[in-house]
Amino acid sequence: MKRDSRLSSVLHALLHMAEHDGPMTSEALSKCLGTNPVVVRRTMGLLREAGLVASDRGHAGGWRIAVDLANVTLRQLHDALGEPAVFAIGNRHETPDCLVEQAVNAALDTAFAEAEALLLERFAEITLADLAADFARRHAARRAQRG
Amino acid sequence: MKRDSRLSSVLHALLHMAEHDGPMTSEALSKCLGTNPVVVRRTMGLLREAGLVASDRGHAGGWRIAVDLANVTLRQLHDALGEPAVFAIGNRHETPDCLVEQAVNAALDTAFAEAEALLLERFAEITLADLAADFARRHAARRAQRG
DNA sequence: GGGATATGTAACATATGAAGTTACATGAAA
DNA sequence: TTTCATGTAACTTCATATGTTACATATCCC
Ligand code: FES
Ligand code: FES
Repeated sequence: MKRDSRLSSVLHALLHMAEHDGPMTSEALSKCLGTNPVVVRRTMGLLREAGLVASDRGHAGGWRIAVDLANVTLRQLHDALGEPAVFAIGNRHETPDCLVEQAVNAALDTAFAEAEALLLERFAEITLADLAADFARRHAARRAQRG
Repeated sequence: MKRDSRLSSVLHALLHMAEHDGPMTSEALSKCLGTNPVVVRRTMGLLREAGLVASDRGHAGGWRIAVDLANVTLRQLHDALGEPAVFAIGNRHETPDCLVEQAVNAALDTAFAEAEALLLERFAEITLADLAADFARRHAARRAQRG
């Protein structure tokens, strides 16, 4: 299965935007992420629908963060992306007639639901500001190491 | 992403085998699972390597369970299948140079690791005997419902 | 106004990987 | 020695995340 890396991508993009003065174009972000401008627009468009970023066309246009970094959690970003499926493992059929399969599905579903709940809980605890701070810490550490 | 449904499949197969006297052929299991005999062999072969099932060729051959149902957990089955990736979501690059991406990855990896640990913990708590009992319960319930 | 620049979006192409399929070798039982 | 079953390689199919092309639309600057 090919993994959905959009959450990772938008986080990278958002932190980049946070460090940057003024709006950033899809072109600039795509170069940064090593992808394509249209992919950036497609993904960032979902964040715009959620009100997390804003975009402007034309000269001096591009993408800007529309909210306070401290008020945006990874959970909100996950939701903005359409709550994509978390697991690469799943049941063969969702609503089987076979009682054996029903018993199997029930057991697996419970375990998956608990794990997903924990994941989303952790996501809800992490804000963009936390990540920005972590980045600043790493940045300082690298500078110290070099000099 | 296409989900890996092998765990669900082998559970279905194993419970079926548990209810059945004597070995079951790949052909019979594949009809039950709605798949192909070769897929069954391929998947069950992994369980055989882990010592959970045994296979015999020729007349009256097929697959049999090689261990006590109460001693096999979902975790063991997951491991036998090669510990496939649990998540459909992941980082863009695993070991990026960019410090922003490193900060992002670190945060996501921690959350994913915790969720995976919980999932595997739950898997380790559930035995095939538990599932067989749950099946029996559902079976009785259906019979009661029917009169 | 008109050219330049940026997003918005549809349509199509590519890449990856799970699952399915075909073909044939190997081995065991009758 | 025929039949039935697994073992396995090679190939095909299918789903889908991502990448790409093309063009419409909106905005800014001159
Ligand atoms: S911050 Fe731009 S490449 Fe990572
Ligand atoms: S037990 Fe055989 S079809 Fe489910």
